[in-house]
Amino acid sequence: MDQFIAAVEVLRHPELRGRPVVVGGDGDPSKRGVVSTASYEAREYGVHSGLPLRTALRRCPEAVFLPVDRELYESVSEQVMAALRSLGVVVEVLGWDEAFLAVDGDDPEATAREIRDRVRAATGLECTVGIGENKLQAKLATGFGKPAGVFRLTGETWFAALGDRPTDALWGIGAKTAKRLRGLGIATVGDLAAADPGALAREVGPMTGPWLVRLAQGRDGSPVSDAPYVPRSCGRETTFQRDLDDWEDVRREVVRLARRVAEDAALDGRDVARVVVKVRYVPFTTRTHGRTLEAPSGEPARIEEAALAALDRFTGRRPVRLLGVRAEFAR
DNA sequence: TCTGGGGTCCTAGGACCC
DNA sequence: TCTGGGGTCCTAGGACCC
Repeated sequence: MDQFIAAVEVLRHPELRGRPVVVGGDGDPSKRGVVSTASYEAREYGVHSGLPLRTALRRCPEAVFLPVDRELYESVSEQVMAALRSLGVVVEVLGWDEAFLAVDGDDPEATAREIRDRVRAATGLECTVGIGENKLQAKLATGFGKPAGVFRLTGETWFAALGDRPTDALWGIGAKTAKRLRGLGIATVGDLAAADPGALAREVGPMTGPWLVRLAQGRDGSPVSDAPYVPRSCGRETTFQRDLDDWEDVRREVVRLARRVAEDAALDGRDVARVVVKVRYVPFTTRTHGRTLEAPSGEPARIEEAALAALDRFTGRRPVRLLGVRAEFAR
């Protein structure tokens, strides 16, 4: 989907069409929070996902700032996915606003246009369709097709499109890995595709090294799967508007988070095997400690107990800006 | 005028066992 | 009076993605 969250907001506030719209946090850009999605008009000002809201306000004071409305996006996402499934093909959902479709046929561009028509008819929203011989190629192709377009990548065209791009153009390579690779003399996708998997394995790990090379070659053997998604964990975390310096408050907040996590786990009907507590100290150092339950349990009291035991393993009593509690489910 | 919240997966080191 | 090799599991941290 193109600028999904911002587009959904414009759909219900039509008067905002054509204006810079920034969705993030509780909609107050003077508070701690980041941009979830900026409309294309706002992106002109250098506002993008992940940017602190306060910075976004500075860059684009005339933007309309709106709070995140998860439930709305989830319901529109459902409509989008239903429209995709109406094509009668295998649909693998990837987050709110993306999906892979496994399609056979000799005119993929025509199918892509059909997909765009169905999504627009069902929701009034625009999307981009990337076509590839595998999920990796299709995913990268989508970036080239935005906004509201269709783009096709194949094994033949892969290097013409991506060979000279920096490695972080790839899906799975971020700023850290790109920098690390540059240190090894690997700057572009082409460089990485020609690297020795064994040598890279010694540098970055036995699985990661060879995987990076396959990635750069545009190779991906993973199937498009519509198997129901089974979460491995669920968690809650909060960045406090004001740092917590009293550890009695920290303890109280961990209990609160643990109870919410226990509720979520119960709604999913899952037993919890382990609880991990996350503490982000001021200014931004993050630490985690966990506690494995004696036996998997869905009991809120056991989960809360484990969270407090994990919290006890933190020795630093410095001021805290974020607390999180995550429950890992029994397999 | 800093840096959200929801996740997943991989790595490395240590404990432990035979 | 010096310390192999193979394996598994657990834990914390890092990187990445939407």
